[in-house]
Amino acid sequence: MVRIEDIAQHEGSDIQLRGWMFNRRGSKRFIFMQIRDGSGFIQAVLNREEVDETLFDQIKRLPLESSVVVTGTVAADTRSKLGFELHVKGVEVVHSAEEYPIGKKEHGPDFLMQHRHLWIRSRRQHVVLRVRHSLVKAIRDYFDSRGFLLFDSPLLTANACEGTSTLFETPYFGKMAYLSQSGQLYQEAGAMAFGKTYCFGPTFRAEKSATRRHLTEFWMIEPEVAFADNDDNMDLAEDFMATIIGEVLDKHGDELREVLGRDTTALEKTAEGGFPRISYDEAIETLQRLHAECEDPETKQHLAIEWGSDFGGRHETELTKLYDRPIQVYDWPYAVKAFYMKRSERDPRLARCVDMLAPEGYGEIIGGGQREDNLEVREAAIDHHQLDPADFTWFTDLRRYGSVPHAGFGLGLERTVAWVCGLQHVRETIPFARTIDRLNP
RNA sequence: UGCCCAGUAGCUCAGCUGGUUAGAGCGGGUGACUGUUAAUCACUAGGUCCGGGGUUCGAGUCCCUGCUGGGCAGCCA
Repeated sequence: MVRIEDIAQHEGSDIQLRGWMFNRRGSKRFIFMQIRDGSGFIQAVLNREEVDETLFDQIKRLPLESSVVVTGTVAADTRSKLGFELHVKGVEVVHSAEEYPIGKKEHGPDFLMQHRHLWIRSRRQHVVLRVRHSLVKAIRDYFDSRGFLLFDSPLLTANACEGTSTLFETPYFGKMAYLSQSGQLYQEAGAMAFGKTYCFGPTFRAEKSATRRHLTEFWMIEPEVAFADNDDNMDLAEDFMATIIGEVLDKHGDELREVLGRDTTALEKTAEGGFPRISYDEAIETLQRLHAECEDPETKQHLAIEWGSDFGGRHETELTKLYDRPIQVYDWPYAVKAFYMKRSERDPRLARCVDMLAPEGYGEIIGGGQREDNLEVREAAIDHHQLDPADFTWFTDLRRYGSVPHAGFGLGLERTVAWVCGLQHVRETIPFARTIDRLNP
């Protein structure tokens, strides 16, 4: 049994393919079956003079997405994008499909999401989900080959780690448990035990955010490094991003350009590294200048910003437009960042943390920083964020027994896939997206 | 959660300031076509105009309300 991706090795031989007929064209003499087997797409040609007449008539009427076993000869053909097609000798219909709901013309997003279990069969979705796969592999390879230990954080937790975000609750043997919104705190314990760790798993946010950048269930990669400050952290984040984007480009550059119509220039720049690093102070100055120069009243209104505020989507977009690759904005106001961030010793108004902003308007793809390693500052922060210290005794313990400077970051997988593929919405970057109003399919 | 937009054939949509039997393309069916690339061409079937209430001689069209979806903002990855 041959897979379409290996077809080149079988030129001239008779083979069998198993798959689905996703489209069909034809004339009196020919039927062109478009076959998908999961590894690729190929055209199988039936010539009326070369196959049984009953078979020809059966295939002429075969509904789209019927499953088939096709026997034939592999032939090189310049008219095929793949370079090869199959000259059919026989077809066994495994299942004759009912009328397929997804047509060849455009569909609306709701219809496609309702039929996500079928939509994933399409060519574009194949590219997107394969990019996701390759990105995951590149990410794991990156850390695995640099001395990081995979250290899974729990998904069920007793406490919120960022205070403000809304958590999913679930009954837990007479108590309440929460679905994890970040594996980060546990990575700090991991880094104190193993030096360099990472986790890669699903994360849950019950925020009522219904935008193109939000899912209630999404995947995050979170490395954590002992004996590292925020500058080391930025070095790591940059090398990491350049490396994984480079690997995905090597594997999928052609598909991205041809199937998705993606202009890969910014991705190529990203793979070179050399990401500009901009302090929050500089970024605010730039944004205030952009605001002053802005002539579009709607943009201008959203660009207004004072020192001390977090960025909105428009700030990220306008700031990143000035660069041809991701940028790292560092040293944010302490007040707007999570309680575990390291308070700057140079300037106590600041936290030693960093956001990496993707170019082309895709916004934040990495958030991270150095962690507070001082016990007293840590306890004060827990108190200030009105968190229950009892939930965090294990966490503060890490500052009692050999505390060291340490840093790490979190990468949002879906936002990264959306950026790489140039998609409008993260819901296409995961097999079955979970959003505020979609739990099915 | 706030603001804006939409819901008409299986799908994507048109349907003007309210007016008689609601249209197109795709998909389905039937047929034609010597290699097609979202194939093309002809014919054909297919509708509780999202639900509820209201205004009117008359509502797909106007008003109220509910539901569903989309976009933006906030929050974030």
